[in-house]
Amino acid sequence: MSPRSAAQPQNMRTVARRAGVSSATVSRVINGSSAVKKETADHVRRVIAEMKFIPNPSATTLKYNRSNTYGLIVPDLNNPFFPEFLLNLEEALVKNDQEVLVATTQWREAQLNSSVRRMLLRRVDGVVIMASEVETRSIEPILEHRIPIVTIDRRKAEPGCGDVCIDFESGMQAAVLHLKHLGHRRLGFIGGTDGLRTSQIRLRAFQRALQEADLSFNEQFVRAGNYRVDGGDAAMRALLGRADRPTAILTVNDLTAFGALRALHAYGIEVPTQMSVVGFDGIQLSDAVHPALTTVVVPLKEMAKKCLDALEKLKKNTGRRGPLFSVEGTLVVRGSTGPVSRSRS
Amino acid sequence: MSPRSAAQPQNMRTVARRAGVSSATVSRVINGSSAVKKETADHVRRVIAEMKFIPNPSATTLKYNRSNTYGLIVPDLNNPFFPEFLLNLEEALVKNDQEVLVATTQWREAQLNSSVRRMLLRRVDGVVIMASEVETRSIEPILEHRIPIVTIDRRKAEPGCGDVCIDFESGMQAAVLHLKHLGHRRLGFIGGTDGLRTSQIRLRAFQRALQEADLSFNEQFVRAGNYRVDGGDAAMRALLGRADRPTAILTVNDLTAFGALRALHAYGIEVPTQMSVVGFDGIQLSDAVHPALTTVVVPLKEMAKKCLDALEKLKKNTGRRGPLFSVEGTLVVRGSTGPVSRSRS
DNA sequence: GGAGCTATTGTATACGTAAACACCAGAACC
DNA sequence: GGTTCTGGTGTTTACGTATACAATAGCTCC
Repeated sequence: MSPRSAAQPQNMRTVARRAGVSSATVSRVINGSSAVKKETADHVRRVIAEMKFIPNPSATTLKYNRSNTYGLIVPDLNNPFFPEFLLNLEEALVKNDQEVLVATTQWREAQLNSSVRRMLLRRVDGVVIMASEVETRSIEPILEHRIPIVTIDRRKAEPGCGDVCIDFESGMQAAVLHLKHLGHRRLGFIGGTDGLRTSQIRLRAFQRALQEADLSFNEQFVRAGNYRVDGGDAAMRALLGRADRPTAILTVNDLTAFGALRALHAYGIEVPTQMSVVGFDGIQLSDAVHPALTTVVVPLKEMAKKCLDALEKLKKNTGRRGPLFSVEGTLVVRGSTGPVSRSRS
Repeated sequence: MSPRSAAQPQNMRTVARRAGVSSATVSRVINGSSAVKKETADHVRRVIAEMKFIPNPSATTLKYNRSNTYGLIVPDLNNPFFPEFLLNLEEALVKNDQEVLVATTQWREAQLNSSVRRMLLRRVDGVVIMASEVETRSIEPILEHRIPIVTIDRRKAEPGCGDVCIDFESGMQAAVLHLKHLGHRRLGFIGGTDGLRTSQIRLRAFQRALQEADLSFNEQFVRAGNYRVDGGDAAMRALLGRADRPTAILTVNDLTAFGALRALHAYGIEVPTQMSVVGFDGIQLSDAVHPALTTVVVPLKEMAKKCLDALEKLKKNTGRRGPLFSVEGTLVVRGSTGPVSRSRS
């Protein structure tokens, strides 16, 4: 039934024997070394195909402590932003016969630590960490093993650890200017989980964007969310409970904006005629809700590439302070933003 | 700076030497063998912690051809259903220090083949395949290597390959009965990509549910989608272009329902007063749209567990025809379904 | 008290690879 | 024609683990 009936050992030596060459030559062919004569290489490749030989990378991992695998630690696979990033990372890696090892933290530190351990066990060649709050203490074990790390939005580099950050400032600025042109003057903001560094950064970006647009910041128009739908929903309800309201709401990410939209629907407030809403991330589903979300689209492919570039640089000269990259989002205007309503302004 | 300054070799032998035992004992402790005296085990564990020793699974993979890694092949990480399943699979695996290796096919056969190869390279202990169309030819290489496979919704088992299917029949039936009780008699259906086996299965389930509910099937009320938002949107528009319309639409999955909702919004048709919509899958975002989607929630945790159970069984006795499991969804009624409108019925 | 048993520990080994190094034939050069 | 170089290939080796097997001490049982 099965072509290989009696589980013959399959390794480079058996291939070499069949091809009449040495195992080193087989290895060279497989790794695309240019030192092999073309005819020899072709012949070896033919034998490999004939035998359906599949090399065993764990031997390499064992001997040379490199796995051709990169780790990705994300907080939450339920937020489509992360699987979409994973997809882009996978695409970039698979091209070079590399793999990605995903671990989720569920926003819990215990799970972050367990994820870090998983990365060490599997001897990954580098790690991309998107976990919200990354304290140096948590990633220390990785650094000790001299494995390159890239964090996202930590905006801090240390020896062995680079960072790729999303330029919230420019994104927020584009969104704020867009709203200003539509006549909005009273802008609100629904942030991330209170106390998190990333939430702080994004709120600051909002404040700064207001400043640059010559609009005033009103602390009463700001509420914390939790990066998820229910957080955006609750925050929006809190904002709607007040007598004076903003005419437009910016949010920390698309899911939060979804929550805000849901709360507005529940309150019978029309979007965008009575309230404009802007998201951030540009997840694929952002144009599946009604009204379609105006949002700042983060270029995931570019981000994935920069992460890998950063890891590459770190591998070249570990020990030195890691590289800092930044990616810029693009405001995509859709149905959730519109001219400010006459009635209130 | 780094605790381990001059990269001492770290392996079970060095641990054993420090602990005054043999490497076999260290191995036994790490693998939780009960054959070790408790005091010895405790002592070894202390030394392991002291040395921050991390075992190297690639040695095991190399020697025993088992990687403690399971593969997951999905068509599309942009559909939240798949990352949500991945999350559940990961949770179930990580408990036992096992990993999951994800590969996406993007609905393309070339990518399925490349994914299969990746699984073989990494010597996975089993594979869960959710790719829509799985022809035996594509997975043959895995079968030849005697690696257990579970497919999803293939509803076919062969030696070495089991299947876990979602019981569309019961889910559709619950949805149809729900709509019937609301007074609907004219039910439409937006299916998956035309020609795919899974699409066929789901359409049949719909037809059968109609039959059992004593409702008539109207082929004009059926359109194909593509499992994505745009497909649902286009299909809904096609249905709305007709003079006589159904009063309720069932869909092949939640994304398709999202698309249908979007088309309905665009046509100014109110949901659920003028048209009811039912999804399938129960992705987390199904209650983030407006109106919140009535949908059949698939129990992902149970599904993940059954997949692993099936793989386990296959490992025990490969060669025999694989096990067939089934999971049942639960209808969750939300805002997208309501009583049929008087005007049309 | 010896045979048999159990609990606990130790010894030795093979898995497949990439790279360091060795080797050789032929070309190039004076 | 000897020397040097280079393109192409072969030989050898170590990586860290789980397990089969061996070994020992202490115990039970008649």
